[in-house]
Amino acid sequence: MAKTEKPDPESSGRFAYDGLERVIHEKARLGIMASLIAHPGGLVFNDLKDLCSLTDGNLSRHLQLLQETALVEVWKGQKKNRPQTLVRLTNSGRTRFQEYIAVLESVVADAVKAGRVPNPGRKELKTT
Amino acid sequence: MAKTEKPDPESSGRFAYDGLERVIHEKARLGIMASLIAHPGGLVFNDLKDLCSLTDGNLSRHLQLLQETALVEVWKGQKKNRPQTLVRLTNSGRTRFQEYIAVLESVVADAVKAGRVPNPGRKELKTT
DNA sequence: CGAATGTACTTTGTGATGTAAAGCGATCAT
DNA sequence: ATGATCGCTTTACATCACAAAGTACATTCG
Repeated sequence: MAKTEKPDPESSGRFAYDGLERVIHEKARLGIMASLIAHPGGLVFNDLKDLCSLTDGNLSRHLQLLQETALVEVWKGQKKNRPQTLVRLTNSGRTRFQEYIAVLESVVADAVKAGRVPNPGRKELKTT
Repeated sequence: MAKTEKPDPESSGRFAYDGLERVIHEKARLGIMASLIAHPGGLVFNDLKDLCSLTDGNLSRHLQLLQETALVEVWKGQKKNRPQTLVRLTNSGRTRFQEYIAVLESVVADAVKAGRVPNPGRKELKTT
């Protein structure tokens, strides 16, 4: 059977990447999400801050947003008489992140495929 | 000076993903770059618009930025007495995009690895 | 001929948001 | 007690993505 794995490379919206959810796609939050999926038990504020090289205010703000969109859950606790904030992925957060990652994989696939082929189906174009 | 390549999943900045160049990382522009690397001969304004599902103004603005940062080059021409804009990746644009993609691959790798392992070295934490 | 329509973009305005700086409350050291 | 430190939050600003309106040229219609 003639396989049509990449059916129509010219189809409308082919490179729109709709699945790239804005909340997750942002660099800083992408790092946060990646950190958290790598640490199923959760991470405390300062560890997260270091892992993602973020400032306090920055992390705080992003966590707020991730919380509002139900991607992460935040637990306030104490450690040695100091406040301690624990952050974990929610279940839906994990799912949505994995969906996002699936789209990222397709982006990478597109780019790698294209990058390897030197001259695939080049169009004639007059560039006066 | 044994330099640990990545045996330490806890190293500072491990999930900072510095290589995610902001200009490229934006969803719309990521689509544009992907479209362009898949079309080495370049694409005209309207094709690009369709492929990325962008509005005119939107695309125009993003192209401006991509041009300013030397990621793409823009050629003004005519087709049937109509203006026609051709967009192509510059050489450095291609290179920088591929570098960006390499980082994306590591993001995906991190996420996939973490997502597959059900319970890797879970930490004990009291979540009062 | 001149108005109207259509194409191919550009420019402008604005609301959202990422980031740095300052603030705040609690604890610890002296 | 008071100054320093920790662990965040809040605020203020500057940037930027997006949509709507605008520009320029060409073709069509009356």
